[in-house]
Amino acid sequence: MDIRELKLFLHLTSTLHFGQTSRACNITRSGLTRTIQRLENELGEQLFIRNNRSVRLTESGRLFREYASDVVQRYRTLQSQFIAGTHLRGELSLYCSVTAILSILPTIINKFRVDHPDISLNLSTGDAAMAIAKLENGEVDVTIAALPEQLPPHIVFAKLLETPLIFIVPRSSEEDQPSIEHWAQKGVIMPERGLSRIRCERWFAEKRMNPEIYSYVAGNEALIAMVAMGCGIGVVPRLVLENSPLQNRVKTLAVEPVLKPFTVGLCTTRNNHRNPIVKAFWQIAERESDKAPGENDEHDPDNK
Amino acid sequence: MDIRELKLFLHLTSTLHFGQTSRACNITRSGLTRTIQRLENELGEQLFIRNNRSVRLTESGRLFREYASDVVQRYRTLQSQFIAGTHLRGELSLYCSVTAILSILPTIINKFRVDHPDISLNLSTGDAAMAIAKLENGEVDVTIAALPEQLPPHIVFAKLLETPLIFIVPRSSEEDQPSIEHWAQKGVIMPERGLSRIRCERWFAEKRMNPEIYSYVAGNEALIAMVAMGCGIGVVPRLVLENSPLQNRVKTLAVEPVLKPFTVGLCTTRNNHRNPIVKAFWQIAERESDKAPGENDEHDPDNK
DNA sequence: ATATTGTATTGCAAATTTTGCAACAACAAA
DNA sequence: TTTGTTGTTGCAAAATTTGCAATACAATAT
Repeated sequence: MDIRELKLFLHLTSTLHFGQTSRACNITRSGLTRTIQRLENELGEQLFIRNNRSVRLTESGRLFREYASDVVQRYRTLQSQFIAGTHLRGELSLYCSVTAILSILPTIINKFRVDHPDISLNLSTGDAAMAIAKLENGEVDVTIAALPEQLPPHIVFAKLLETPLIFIVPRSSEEDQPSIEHWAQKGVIMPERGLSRIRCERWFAEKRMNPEIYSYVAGNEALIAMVAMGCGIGVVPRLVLENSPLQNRVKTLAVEPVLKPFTVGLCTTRNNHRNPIVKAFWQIAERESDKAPGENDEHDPDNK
Repeated sequence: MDIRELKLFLHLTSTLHFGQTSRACNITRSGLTRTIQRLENELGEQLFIRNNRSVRLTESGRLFREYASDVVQRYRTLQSQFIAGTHLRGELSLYCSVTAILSILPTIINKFRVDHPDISLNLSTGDAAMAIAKLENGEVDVTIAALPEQLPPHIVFAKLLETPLIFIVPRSSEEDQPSIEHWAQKGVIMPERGLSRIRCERWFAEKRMNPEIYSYVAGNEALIAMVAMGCGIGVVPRLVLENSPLQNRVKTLAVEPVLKPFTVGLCTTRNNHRNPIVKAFWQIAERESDKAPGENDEHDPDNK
C-alpha cells in the first residue's frame, strides 16, 4: 500500500471507471484491477462495488478515500519540507521536445525560477528520440518528452499531459473528399523518425493500407509546412499544431480508430532522481501539471 | 513504502540500533538494512548517519519520522473507523497456549468485551504446537501462541511479546555447583514435545553436550513440579515460571549463550484475517500490546 | 600490535510479488 | 444475434524482497 497505489485508488474514485483511470495513469487495466484487489485484500474491506457495467464506491471506500487523500497530501508536505530545508544552488540541464516546450514547460519554469533563483537552468531542445540517450550518457539531468514505446528499467517517468496525434490535410482541399483512403493515395508526408512515425506506420498497417509516401521530413514544423503547401497528408501532435503559425492553413481529418496519443512527461535516471535539484524540479513539475491537467485521456481502443 | 516499513523505521528511530529493532520486529538484520536503504532511496534523502558503531537520525530523518508517525496513526484511525461502522455480533473462537494466558490475554479480553459486548468469546487452551493445525482445519479463528520455527505462508502472525526461555534447578540444591555440565549429568527433565524441546535439544547439541535425560513430561507446570522435587534441571519460558505457584521452589540458572526466546503473538489464516470480528480482535490485541510492551528483545547472539 | 567482539552491510540464490498480454465473461446496444 | 465495451483472470516473464553466509569495519581486550 504505497503512495502510488493510493494515487491510483484516488483517481479511480473520481472516474469510477477502470479503463479511464488505467489510461490516465499509464497502467494496464488488469494492473489496476489487481491493485484494487490488493488494497481490498490488505484492508479486508471492499472498496468498490462493481460489475462490468458500473463501479460504485462503498462506505469503507469513502473512509479509505479520506485516508488516502490525507496521506498523499501529507507526503507532498514532507517533500516540500525536504526541499525547504536547504537553499538550493547550482545548475539543472533540461532537454525538451518541441511538444513539451509548447505546453507545460513555461508554467513549470516560471514557478521554478521563483522558488529556486539560484539554480541556473540550461535548456536544450531537440528530437524526443534522443532524450533517453542524453539522460543515459549524462548530458542532461532531466528531459521532458513523449513517453517512448519502451522505457528502460532504470529510467523514472512521470506523466505530465497527453495530446492526441492527428492527421492534417491542406485547408484549401476539396470539401467533398475527406476520406483517408483518398489522401493516402495522393501522398503521405512521413516523419523521418521518432514516435509519430512508428505510430503512423502502425496505424496504416492495422488498416491494411499501403499509402504512397510523398516525402520524409524531420521536425513537426516542417511537416506542417509541407502539408500546408498541399504536398499531402501528415500526422502531428495536436499540441504542436495548435501552436503553429500555419495552423489555419491546414485542417484536421477525423479518423477511426484514433492514433495512440502522445504522453508527455518527465524523465530522469534513478540516480539523478535523488539529486536534490532534480527533486525540486520534479516536484514543481508534478504539482503544476496537477493544477492544469490540460488535455487528458480519452479514447484508446485496445488500452495501450 | 507501506505501513510495515514505516513501523520498522519508527522502531529504529527509537532504538537507533539495527540489531535490536530487527529482533524486536522479527526480521533479519539484513532485511532491516535493506528496508532502510529502500526508504532512503525512494525519498532520495539519507535518514540515518551510520557506521558499524553508531546510528544517528538526520534532519531529513526527523522530518520523515513525523510523517511516518502521522501516517501510522492515521492508519489506526482508519481501521477503527472500519470497525466502528458496524456493530459486530457473533462469535470468536480463540486457542491459547498457557504462556499466552498468563501474560497478555487478560488485558486484551477485558478491552474486547467492553468494545464488543455482542461477540461471544470461545476460549480453549492447549499445546501451542497444535495452534497452526487448529487454524488450518477451521476449528478456531485466532490463536495466541509462540511463533513456531517455520510459519506456513498462508498464516498471518503479529508479535505481541517475547519471553526468554530459561533453565531452572531445584532451589535447595548445593550453592557451590551451579554448572550446567554438572546438572546435565544429574538429569534433564525434557518437554515431551513442542518448541521448548526443540530449542533445548538444539542448545545442548550446539554445546556438544550429551545430557542425561531423566524423564519426558508434557506441560510446563508438570515440568516445574518435577524440577521443584529435585528430579533434575529443566527449561521453561520465564513468563510461565513467574506465574507458577512453585516459583519459589526453583531457581534459574544463567547460561551462555541464552536460549532463543519465545515470541508470543497472534496467528490466523489470511482468509480469517479479513473477517470483521477477527479484525476487531486483532486490532485491540495489537494496540494493547503496544501499550504494555512487556518484556521485549534483548540478547540473541546470532540474531535468530 | 594483534586478536576478539559486536554491528552493519553486501553477494547471491531462492522465494515471493507484480506486471503485461491474451483470453474470457458479463452486459448493453444495435 | 452480433458487436462493442468493460472488468477479471490464467499464465509466464520480470522485478522485487528475503534470508543466509560472508564481509567490512570500529572499538575493546590481550
